[in-house]
Amino acid sequence: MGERSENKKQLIRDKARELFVERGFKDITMKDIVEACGISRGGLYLYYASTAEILKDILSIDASDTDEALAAAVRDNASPAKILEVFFEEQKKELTSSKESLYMASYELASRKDDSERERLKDQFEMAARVLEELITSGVDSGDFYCPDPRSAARNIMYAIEGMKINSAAFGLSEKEIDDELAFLYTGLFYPEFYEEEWEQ
Amino acid sequence: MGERSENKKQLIRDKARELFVERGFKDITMKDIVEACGISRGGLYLYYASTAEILKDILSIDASDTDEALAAAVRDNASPAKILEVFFEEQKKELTSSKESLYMASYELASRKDDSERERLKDQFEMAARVLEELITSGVDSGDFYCPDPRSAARNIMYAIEGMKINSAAFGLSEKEIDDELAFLYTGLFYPEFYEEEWEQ
Amino acid sequence: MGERSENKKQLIRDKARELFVERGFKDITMKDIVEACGISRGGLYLYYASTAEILKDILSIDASDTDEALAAAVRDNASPAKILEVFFEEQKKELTSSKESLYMASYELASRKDDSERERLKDQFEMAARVLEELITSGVDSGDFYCPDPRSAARNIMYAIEGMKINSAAFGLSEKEIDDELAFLYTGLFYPEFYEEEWEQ
Amino acid sequence: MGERSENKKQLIRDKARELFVERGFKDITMKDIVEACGISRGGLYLYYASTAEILKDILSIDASDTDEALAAAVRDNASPAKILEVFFEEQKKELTSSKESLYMASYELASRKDDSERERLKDQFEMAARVLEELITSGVDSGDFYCPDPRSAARNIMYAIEGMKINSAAFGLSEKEIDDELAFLYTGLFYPEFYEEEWEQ
DNA sequence: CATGAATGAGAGTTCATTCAT
DNA sequence: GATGAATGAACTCTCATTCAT
Repeated sequence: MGERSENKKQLIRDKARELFVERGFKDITMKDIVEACGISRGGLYLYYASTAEILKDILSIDASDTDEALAAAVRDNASPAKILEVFFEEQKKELTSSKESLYMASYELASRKDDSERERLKDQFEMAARVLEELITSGVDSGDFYCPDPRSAARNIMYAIEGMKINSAAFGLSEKEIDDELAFLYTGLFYPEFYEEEWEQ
Repeated sequence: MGERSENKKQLIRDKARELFVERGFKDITMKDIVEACGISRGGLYLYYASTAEILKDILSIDASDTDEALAAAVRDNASPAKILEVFFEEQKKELTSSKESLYMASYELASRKDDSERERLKDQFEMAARVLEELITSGVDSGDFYCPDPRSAARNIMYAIEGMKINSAAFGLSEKEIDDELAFLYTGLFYPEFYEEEWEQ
Repeated sequence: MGERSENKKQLIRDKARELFVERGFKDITMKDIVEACGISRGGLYLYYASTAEILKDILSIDASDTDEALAAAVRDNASPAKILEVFFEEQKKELTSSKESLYMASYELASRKDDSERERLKDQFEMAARVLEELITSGVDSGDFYCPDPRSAARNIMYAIEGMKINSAAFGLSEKEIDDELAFLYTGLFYPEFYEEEWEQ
Repeated sequence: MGERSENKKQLIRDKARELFVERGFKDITMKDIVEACGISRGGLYLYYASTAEILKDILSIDASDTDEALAAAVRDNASPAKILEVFFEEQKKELTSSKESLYMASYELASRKDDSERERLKDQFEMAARVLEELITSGVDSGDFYCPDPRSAARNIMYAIEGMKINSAAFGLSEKEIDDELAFLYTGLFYPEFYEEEWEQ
């Protein structure tokens, strides 16, 4: 498959993404995609055999891209606090652009009884939770963070972000709502000096 | 609409619920429901005009039922801590039975661009968040809870539960995972005596 | 399935038969049949799921009908010679009307690798061959026929008729060709008195 | 058309033959053949415009080959009995290898209303029947055979072989079944000395 | 109220055929 | 000669929806 072919696949993914973002996974038909791309009915089948195949391809390419910023921070030997900052920035980017998000589509894909996408989603969640936990642990070790239970904290953060994503996809969240919650999660990891002050009175 | 009619609608809702739980919203057809109910094709249309109408009816009836336990606790003038306990128990029930949940179906319904379901979902979330916030606030006032920011805490709880629900629906969560996170959320609202001890050294 | 339904199925079989006779099995599409019947696209599927199903139904109904004349002759305790006469008359009828025959269509159906129709055709051939053999044997016993090897004679008759049928279906046989061959087969079963005369000179 | 071209056509015929033998004529597509040959989609059209054209080419080349053994026997001035033996041997070869036969495919091709293949098949049958008739006649003249009606005998043999071929292609015949019938046809052409003996008692 | 036959729109999919390279 | 991407026609099959009974 040559460069031309890859360009065509890219076109298909781009147009299909718009449709998936707009209307989720299950409502999109091969015909919709054909029409969005301005190609022929049979032409689409030269590249993808089903809408599921297209969405999976999009998601797996996205997945490779997503972690890039974080990976860069890690490569730079940034401090845990810095890396966490990057992590939250990435999440905010995703959440605020979630009018363009594939979140619902990907969950619809996963909800199909027989689909391997379930596995992928679970793995992705577990991986992210574990990375976050390690990050917090190393932040605790370095004295940057206060956190008596990194595992629970990490998973709480993941669940909350997951919850925001679905809400964002389903009915929208204002930037303020997103900021407030992310700030709450972020600052929760630092020493609660205010307690000290309060108690010391 | 007579009693007989209402019985028939109930039958339709019951059978349709099973289908929605099993396969989400968008994959279910009027034909599926007709077959599940063992009624005639035309017969279904005497009661419901579309699968969306059926699901909305189910969801709105569920909504009336759901808050019953909580409302009872409030009616009994239970303490905020007690009411919160009931709230978390209800959430756990929902989460552990989520193989039978309409969660995905309801989000699929909401993901349709033109649907009023979006509004309903948002309202429901906001309402729950506000109730929870008030509960926490009153708990802080009564000295039961420690919480410097009830609004953020309430929303964090809501997001995290939302995140667990979607994960649970998409790929399943173990009872332990659910318990751990709910405990984390619940105990986070109580006085962190351990801080005191630590600081006082 | 009521009487109305059966009428509709009959209509479908009648129209489909014309098409199968005309163009064989594999060239006929559900669409062709729909158009020939003047019914709606989806309507046909209420009665038959595939062209193969339609053809099989036609063939099995035909099979019930076909043996009727023969069975009647047997019921009447006719002599073997009489029954054989009926048999050949039936064959001639089939062969001369073979512009309306499903012969090719049925072989096309059977030629599909996975089809149970193969079994049916083989069984039908074997059954007919065995009946014919018994008939000849009983004719020999009764002194009507001369035949040193009823089994081979029976099978030879079957093969020859089979060969005429396929030729008839593929490129047509004149009535004379049919008569000549049937006469050859038929008279071959009687005493060759002429030999006697010849040899005795 | 150069040698290279002829090689390519040969390749196409070889691969297409396998497909036709396996699945008959009508089920084979240009795409199937392209894939079996490992050539390009457009490439096939440089040589053949349709599956019918390919099959006709195969059949006509086969036809030239087929009669070679017989022709050789004739060239050698073999006796009618010898030539007939060769003829039956050839038929047996064809019948026993009929898993690799184009018989069904060729009849499917002929069953298409407008096709000249019908003509070819008829001509081929008539030609063979006439040759066989002449052979028998000359055998009678030479005293090798006994046959009061060479024309009918020849056609009977042809029909029976035709019948075996179609049965063989449709549902298979055992080697014994083939041998028995061929022996029946063959020995039927010789003097029935046994009659003599019987009568002379 | 209830039935289920009937319709027809529309999605999926496959291929013969063409054509620029 | 050869390639294979592209097109578009054709076919299969499914359902939402209607309507006569």
